[in-house]
Amino acid sequence: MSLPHALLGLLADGPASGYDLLKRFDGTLAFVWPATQSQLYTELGKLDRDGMVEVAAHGPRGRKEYAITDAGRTELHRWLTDTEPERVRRNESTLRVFFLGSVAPDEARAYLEREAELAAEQLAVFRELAESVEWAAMPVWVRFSRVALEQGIRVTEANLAWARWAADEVDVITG
Amino acid sequence: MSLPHALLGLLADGPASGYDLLKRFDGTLAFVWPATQSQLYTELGKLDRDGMVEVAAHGPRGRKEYAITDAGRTELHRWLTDTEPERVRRNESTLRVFFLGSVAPDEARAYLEREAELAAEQLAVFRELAESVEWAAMPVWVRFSRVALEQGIRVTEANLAWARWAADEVDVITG
DNA sequence: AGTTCCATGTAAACGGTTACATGATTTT
DNA sequence: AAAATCATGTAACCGTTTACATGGAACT
Repeated sequence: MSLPHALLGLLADGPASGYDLLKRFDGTLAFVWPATQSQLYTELGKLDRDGMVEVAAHGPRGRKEYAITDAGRTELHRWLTDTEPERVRRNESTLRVFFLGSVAPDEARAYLEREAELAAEQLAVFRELAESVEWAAMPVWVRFSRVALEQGIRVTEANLAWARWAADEVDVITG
Repeated sequence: MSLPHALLGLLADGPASGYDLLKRFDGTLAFVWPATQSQLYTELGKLDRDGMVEVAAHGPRGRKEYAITDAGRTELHRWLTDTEPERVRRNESTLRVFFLGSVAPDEARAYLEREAELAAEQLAVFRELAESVEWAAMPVWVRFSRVALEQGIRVTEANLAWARWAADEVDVITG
């Protein structure tokens, strides 16, 4: 149940509408916590009822600009310092690896080679992003998103190296 | 919706009861795809109704031993070769990194240091597992679980190195 | 006789996804 | 005038989690 806190986290940096938040989600947070438009508006309504955010301004086309409240800031702080993140990572790609013995060796190898290919593409996207921004000039919250991006880069590098190794390992296992 | 296929994957290696499958889940697959007892029994019922598995034997205490059917094997193969895994990885630990600018520098550093500590513990568990089994003597499906474990090791190593770097980076950012 | 383990199931609630629905404003 | 963009909301469905419920068999 991280979505409400993710929204509080974004609003901590300044007021925004549901529409604004959706766009900010799609760019960065979606890599680690996707959210749909539907979910987002529903959650903003709940946060409003709970006093975590408030409608600070009404704009054209029914636009509602939300601002975080003191209670919301307190809750965000509590979440970040007093609670433990859920560490289970559902990973369908890796789940499949357990069952690669059920298919022919060349099919298993093909699967792992495709994983390697996709990891390489992902890595290129991350690296491009890392190089296309002048992070040092950015506000603090953007610089922390660079820290998160660095994790994406390092983990994807490890994943790429693993997938290449694993593709070769198929021959070792199936002899 | 990987659970049914995970069950088919386990049953492809031999018949088992819901209880057996639950234990095998908890040991290994749970790292990448956790499932509860409740969910597992419900899903086995569905797979049975859909003709993917069948009750091969009845044991004591109402034990039902399920076996994969030909239709189930076909579906497992289709899943592994003709469909793409869902690649979105929800990751609450990393989500929080985006918002570390909302807390004091020492709180941000504490968060990342704890991440490093946990990664180190996780890594020790994985390495112990890797060294405590004679993989070469094991059946094919077990040797593929060693391949999955290798991913856990490599990704956790990358994560550990990242978390240590990130903890230092807090001072650079908030300097 | 009591405890532990084996073994299966149902029901309620929750979070997330997909689909539907509407309409105002701005740009071309 | 038409198309694109801004903007919000609801409803149905599905997968997952938590809690409840039951009882037989083996071990001490």
